[in-house]
Amino acid sequence: MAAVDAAEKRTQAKNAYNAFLAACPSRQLLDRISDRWVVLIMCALAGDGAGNAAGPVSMRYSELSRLIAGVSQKMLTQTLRSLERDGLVTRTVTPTVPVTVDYALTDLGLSLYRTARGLRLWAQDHMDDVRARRDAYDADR
Amino acid sequence: MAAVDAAEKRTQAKNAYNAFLAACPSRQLLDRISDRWVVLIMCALAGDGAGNAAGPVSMRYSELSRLIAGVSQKMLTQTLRSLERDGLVTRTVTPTVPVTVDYALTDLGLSLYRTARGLRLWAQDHMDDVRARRDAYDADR
DNA sequence: CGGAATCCTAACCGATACTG
DNA sequence: CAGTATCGGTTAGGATTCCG
Repeated sequence: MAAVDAAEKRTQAKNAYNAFLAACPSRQLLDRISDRWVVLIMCALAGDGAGNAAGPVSMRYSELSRLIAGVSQKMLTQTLRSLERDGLVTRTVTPTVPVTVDYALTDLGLSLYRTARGLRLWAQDHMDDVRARRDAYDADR
Repeated sequence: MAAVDAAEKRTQAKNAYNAFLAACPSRQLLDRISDRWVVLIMCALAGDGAGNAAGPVSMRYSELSRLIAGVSQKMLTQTLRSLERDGLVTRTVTPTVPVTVDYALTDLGLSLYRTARGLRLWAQDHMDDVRARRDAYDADR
């Protein structure tokens, strides 16, 4: 009995939220957040889109749509919904005519932004490096 | 003329590698790296998979395949190829019988790992928070 | 304005079989 | 062992139309 319990504990401690495991819930969460639109929306709502507002901002649906070029309204809505569901953004409806909807980061969303931001910046900062490596690779084929 | 040059300069400075722009090359790079397999492979090759090897490791194809549960050999190969092309990992073939192939992070890959790791850890660390928010959201529908 | 609903196709991706 | 090649299903995701 004691041996079984100990073994169980070890297994649990080892496996608790390990994204390397296919069945782990954190794997699904990783799937969700490693998405281009998620990263860009996070960055937008954190204020990275403005000149340098330096701080989280509240943005309307149409503002997001304009800032994040190329996103279809379907994907934008879909992504925002899942982010809202996961507690990463808030959705505020103001009953003007026509209606006004604002999105903003929650604290949880802000914490994700902190690392998502790195991804976007890395892409921008190392674009030239990657291009060079890519050209070199393609050269000898 | 001077006015035009100044305007051009401002535009270039503002737009140089801005992932918010659909046409920007860094957007495509962002698409590539915000991928579950990329994140997991980076973490694996950085040594996050081992107990705590604390440091980049070299791994064989089959080792990666075993560590990253659920990845199909097609996706693993495909992802590794693109990572190699982009200069993020090296592929070393040792002509034993049967052949041995090792993968390892480059310096560039290591720099990406530094931020990709955050994504995986965030997913693991905040799984419970997200679950709670998700349940709360689903409750009132 | 901020969506929801529908349709449709391109790609992703897994499963399988075969190879050096 | 470390792949390549092919096929087929699923789905992401765009375009369009309509609604409160």
